Amino acid sequence: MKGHIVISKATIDRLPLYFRTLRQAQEEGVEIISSEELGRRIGVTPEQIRKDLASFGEFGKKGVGYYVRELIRHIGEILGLHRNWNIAIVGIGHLGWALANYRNFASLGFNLVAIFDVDPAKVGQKVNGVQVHHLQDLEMVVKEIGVQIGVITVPAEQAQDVANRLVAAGVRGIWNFAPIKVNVPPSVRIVSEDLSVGLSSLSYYLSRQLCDK
Amino acid sequence: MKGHIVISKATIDRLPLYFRTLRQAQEEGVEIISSEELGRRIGVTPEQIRKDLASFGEFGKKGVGYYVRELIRHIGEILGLHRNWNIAIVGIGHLGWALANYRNFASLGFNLVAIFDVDPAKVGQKVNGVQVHHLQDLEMVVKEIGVQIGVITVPAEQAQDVANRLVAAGVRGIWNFAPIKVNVPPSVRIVSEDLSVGLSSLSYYLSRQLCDK
DNA sequence: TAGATTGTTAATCGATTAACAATC
DNA sequence: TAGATTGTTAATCGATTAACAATC
Repeated sequence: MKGHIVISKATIDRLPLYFRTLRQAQEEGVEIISSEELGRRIGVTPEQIRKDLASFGEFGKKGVGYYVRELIRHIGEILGLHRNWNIAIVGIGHLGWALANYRNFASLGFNLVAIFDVDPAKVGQKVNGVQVHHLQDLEMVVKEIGVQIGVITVPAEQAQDVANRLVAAGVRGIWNFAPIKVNVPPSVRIVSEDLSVGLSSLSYYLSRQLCDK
Repeated sequence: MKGHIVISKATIDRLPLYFRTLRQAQEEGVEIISSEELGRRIGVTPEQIRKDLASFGEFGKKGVGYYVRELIRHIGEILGLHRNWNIAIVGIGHLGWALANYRNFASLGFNLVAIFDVDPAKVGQKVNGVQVHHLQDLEMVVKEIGVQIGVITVPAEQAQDVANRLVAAGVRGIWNFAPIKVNVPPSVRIVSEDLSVGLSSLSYYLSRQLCDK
């Protein structure tokens, strides 16, 4: 384990792919997998996979490959998925609703423990078994339940304010879906998903194809 | 315009951010913006922005900055957003529902023209004013309406089959949300969104923070 | 042992940052 | 003109690819 060497962001972003693909292989009954085969399934070179994994330890067996079960456990621990994070969704519109019902999160070890909104029709209801609280109770509930990660699915105009309140209430990470830059203190991690980026880049490449003809 | 120079993927992925931020600035009444100010709003260095933009042409005025209106038009054309792409969503579960109701897409020039599902309770209904067709009519409808981009929001097991059918029906791009690798012929562009990556990487960094203390 | 596959070092490639001349 | 800011070239940094020794 090379503790204080900085791992590249690109490597970290590939780990969840390894994790997911290994679990799919495991379900198929695969017990040992080579970097070659794993790479084929993901669309990444075997060298890349070996290099990524080697920066955390020696998980494979030379001449054999990787034991799927073991590797899943290792990657899970590297990603901290064994910690069972408590997450809360702020803003239960269409996207918040979709995320609240997304089964994959639970299987990754994330517990949805609270939902917040301002709509009186939604407050007091349950979504996927989880209580919807009024936004004004955010600080209280976050502290009481011990929410570590806040998910922002409110409109862009309210995103910064919600982030400020989440941070003040003590969350340590924010997963932002609002299409705007959200600033947080350096002690808080923020990851933003921007759905328009993927679609726009698709548009870019399709336009080029047309021109090239 | 440097037509045949290959632009880095990183640059393409930043253009939508520039586009969005410029439109926000425009709404605030900003008419001229410097790379310094634009960079501050996005969280990117001014040099980066100038370099990205310069690979497509000379859009700025030395000593002055960029005319917001003009730059928006230029970036929009580079990204092909002026083409008004027809998109179709396959699988109207929670996520498909959220995407079908996402207003930002329309504002980027994407027209949702069809939705597909297998659930008899949904087929025949309208979502956000758009007809839900049965999956078995996919080929017919895609050809008839002229869908260029297919959005896959079905479970992982069905994703590859849906992709095959979309490709056979003539779509030129696929935006995939199923958590699995989907293979398409090289003539078709595919962009995959993997929501578990962002959340898992957040988990990684939060775990590290704990250890570092 | 021979064949296979890892882990690691070196070489290459690509992207970002820094510096500055051009010019509005 | 002087100040400001772009566009571009050169330098640095980081990530990927290639090659191969180690070893199961």
